[in-house]
Amino acid sequence: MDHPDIEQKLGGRGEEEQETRERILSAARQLMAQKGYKGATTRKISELAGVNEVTVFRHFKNKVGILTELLKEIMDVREQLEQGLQGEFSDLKQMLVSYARTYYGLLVERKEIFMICMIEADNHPEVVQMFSSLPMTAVEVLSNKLLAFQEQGHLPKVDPFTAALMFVSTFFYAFMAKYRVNLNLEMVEEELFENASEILLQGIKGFK
Amino acid sequence: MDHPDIEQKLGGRGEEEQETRERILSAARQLMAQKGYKGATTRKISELAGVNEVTVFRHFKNKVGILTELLKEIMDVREQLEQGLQGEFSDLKQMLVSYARTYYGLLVERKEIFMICMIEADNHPEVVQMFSSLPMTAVEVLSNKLLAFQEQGHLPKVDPFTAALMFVSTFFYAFMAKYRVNLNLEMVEEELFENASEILLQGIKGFK
DNA sequence: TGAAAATGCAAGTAATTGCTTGCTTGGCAC
DNA sequence: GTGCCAAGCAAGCAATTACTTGCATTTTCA
Repeated sequence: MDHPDIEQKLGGRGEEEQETRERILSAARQLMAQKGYKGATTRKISELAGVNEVTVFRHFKNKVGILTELLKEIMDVREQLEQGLQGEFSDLKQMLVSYARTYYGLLVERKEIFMICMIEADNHPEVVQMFSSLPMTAVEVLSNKLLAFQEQGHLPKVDPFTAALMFVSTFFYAFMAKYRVNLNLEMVEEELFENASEILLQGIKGFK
Repeated sequence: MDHPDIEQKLGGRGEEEQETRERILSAARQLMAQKGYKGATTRKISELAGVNEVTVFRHFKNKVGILTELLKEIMDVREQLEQGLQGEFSDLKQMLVSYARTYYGLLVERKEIFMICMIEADNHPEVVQMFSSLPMTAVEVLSNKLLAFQEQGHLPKVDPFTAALMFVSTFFYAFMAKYRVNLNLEMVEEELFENASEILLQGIKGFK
């Protein structure tokens, strides 16, 4: 009765007709990201979803049920990041730019969920468990890659962790500024990827 | 009647006897940073402060009154950052390390308020107004300094904004990881300041 | 067409929350 | 002592919130 997994249905109406369950999730995602878990009341969620409040509880056992469902959407982040590093790159810089794109893309693509995690970081056990390992994932993945480069002798003896941390946090910060504080960076993202990659490689002193 | 600015009184008891008003603010600061504005109920605040709930409303007009009071604590950030750059530095690296220390120190010192701002970023007009300009302040201040160095010919033509962004966000990320997600970085802060400064200057390729 | 499933609607419930009121108590200053 | 002021205590209030129940209505689909 809860959510009977029938997915082939929207053939009838074309676009507008979105599954009720999806509409609820979508509304909750948006509201929780903006107002936090508590601020996203079940009433507001149902209104935004355009359904009756009871319908929400017909689809989800309770409010945390919605949250846990949403959190599943970032379970595969590590996998995605590692996959993005699979291909061959012409040089180190291209790899960095590509990694930046992948990482920033992931953040933007699932901005609401990341926001919810930030906001509710230590309120809900569900979030804690899911989120606690996440911030360092992107750093670790890149750090490991850099370490591999080092061991192949392609890179001098820097601390790869610090380097990865600097790189990753740059885009996280840019992401937060843009999507949480609504600040525009006066810079196209792609340009930032390039610049940051170059600086990480050459340093600000090493430019011609 | 509200808060009559009598400050000379704690001479009687010595340490333990903290002003009621301060205890309330302190409790609110802690709770709002952890649970958010909504999660920090006036009941919980009063309990943590060890006072009766009515006392809270005797000291503050209402709940937002507490919030606005707390927010005043980060009004002087730009000033503090600029002040930290006043002195003379033996070289660029020392300046960067010093800036990192100042910035990270500010974050830690007022961690609760920064957390509150992060969490409530677009819920309360008070926070919006106070916080909207803040994330880029630390970047701007450093960016300007780097630009000055460039104009004196002491630095090649890199984009100083990107450089400043990378540097600042590194410590912001480290701060968030440690104090919001309770992750330890496996690294002493001072070491991070050093490493990050060197990488920013030399890049990861430029090491001996 | 007809049964089953999904949704709407009305109403309600127990708990929480921000905030108020009226009154008492206790300490300090004069 | 007397008066004042801060704080405690008990009680309550109106609004909100998560969630339920019962029933009517619509939609789906075989």
